[in-house]
Formats: sequence, C-alpha cells, structure tokens
Amino acid sequence: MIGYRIADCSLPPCKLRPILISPKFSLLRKRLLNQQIVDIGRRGKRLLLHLFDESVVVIEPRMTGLLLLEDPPGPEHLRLCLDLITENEGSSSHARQLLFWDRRGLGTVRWLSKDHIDQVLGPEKLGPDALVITVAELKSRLKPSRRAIKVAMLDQKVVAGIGNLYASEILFLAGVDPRTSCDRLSGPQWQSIHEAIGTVLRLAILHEGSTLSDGTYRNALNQAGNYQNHHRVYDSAGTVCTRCHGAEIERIVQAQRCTFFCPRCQTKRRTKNLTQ
DNA sequence: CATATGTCCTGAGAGC
DNA sequence: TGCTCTCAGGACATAT
Repeated sequence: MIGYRIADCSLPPCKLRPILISPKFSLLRKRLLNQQIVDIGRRGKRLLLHLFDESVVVIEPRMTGLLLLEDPPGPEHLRLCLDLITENEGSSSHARQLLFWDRRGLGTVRWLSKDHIDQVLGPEKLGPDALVITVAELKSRLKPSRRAIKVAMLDQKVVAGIGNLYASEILFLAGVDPRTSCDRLSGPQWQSIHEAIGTVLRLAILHEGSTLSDGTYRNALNQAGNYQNHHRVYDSAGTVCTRCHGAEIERIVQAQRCTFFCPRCQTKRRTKNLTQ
C-alpha cells in the first residue's frame, strides 16, 4: 500500500449508527483525496497511514474493527472504504481497496494534520510501544503505582499495545500474580514481565493474532489467526494448568475486565519449577 | 440475561 | 481543606 494514492474515499451504505470519523466525513474525504500513502506504521493498537503532506490517518479498531484489503466478512458492517491506485510511469496502473469493517462500531478513524498529531499520539496520550519499551522504562513508569499490575499494564498511556487477553498470558508466562500491586514487584519480576511482554506479543504476531470463539478477528486478508490455540490461561477457567499440572486456572474480574491465572504458578510461593 | 479482544468520562472514597 | 490516586460504573453498539 505504500506508494499508492487515495483515489476515492467513501462511506458504504451501512444502516447501523456511524462510527466516529474526524473530521466529519465530507472534510475527511477532501483531505484524503489524491494524497499518496508514503508509509504505514503502528503505535500500540493504533494503525497509521502516513500521507505525503505529513498528515496521518489514525485507525483505532478497538474491540471488533478490522482493516481489510479485500473480502469483508459482511457488507452490513463495512464502515469506510478507501480506493487506492498506483500509477507507474508510462505503464499500467493498479487499483485496490482498503476497507474498515467493524461489527460493534466502537472503532474510530481520524485524520490529523502534521501539527495535531501529538494531540492523539503524543506522550500524554500514548506510552511507548510494548515492543520497544525497555525494562527500566517499564519499571519507572509503573513502580510508584499502587494499581494491580494486570490493570496497570492495560493503561495505554503507560505502555501502548497490551490488550486484555495478552495481559493474562504475559503474567502467566512471567509467573506473576495479576493482583500484585506495582509498588511491591521485585526487580527480577519486572525483568520477567518485560521479557514475557516481548515473547507473548511477538509469538502472537507470528501466529497472526487470536481469533476467539466469536470469530471476529481476521488479518488483512480476512484469514483467521492461530494464536488462540497457544493460549495458556485466557478463557481457560477450570482447566488444569499446563505448567504445574496441579492447580486449575482461575477467572477473576479486575477493573471490570476478566483475568485468568494459575493460583499455584503465579503466587509468591512459586519460585521453584518456573522454567518447566 | 450475561458476556465480549477497548477507550473515555464522571464521581466516590482513601490517603497524605 | 485540598490534592492525588484508584477504581466502580456507565456509555458507546452489536452479536451470541
């Protein structure tokens, strides 16, 4: 998609309540028309289309939003359509579409001029990306906090990119009790958490994400992910822990979100057998 | 009826 | 009193 020009931008005939688009659609369309996409990026869970004039389109899929290059799962949830085209000098052009599909409609699409980018992506709105943050930075950002580690690591202003599902998986791999207050975590525990963030997220990316039982998540080619088959604790309440083979995975609720953990592997008396 | 991969806002309560 | 931190609850909207 890099190098393509936005030939058109349209709202598909979706009968559901419109998603948040800013500025409003007619102005957004004006801003995007004929702009070239010079780069594609990501900050945490947000997708970025960098345009030729240094403005940027920020797409936030939230719970059920998808960015697709073709084949939307159903036309009734299609929310925004970008027609892209390349024009190679003197040769044939190539057209394709970039679609934003969203079942629940909680996702957002914003266009930001160069001078307004920080209002949405600046350090006060979004922390360092989870795959870039250092252990020292992670620790210094969370250590003074009295929040439970599982709740704090979902805060996108602290570290960007960790969602609810992966927070449980990360703390299981790190062997840390999700209820632990940040200010009581030890140095080795911060190290374990930091390593587990990288391991879990990179593995999840390698497996093209987690397509849960509702089937919503798909990659850009509308293919299901495979990481759900590697979950150790998420949505596994009542099953025997795959590490200690003794305790059953528990489900608790923290800050209105479900958390899954092994009460044996992730409590203070867990120091032995961590590597098994 | 309860649940769901996310984010934003308000207000109450605790602690300094 | 006032400030900061934290969390509960609600809102958003749709489907299972």
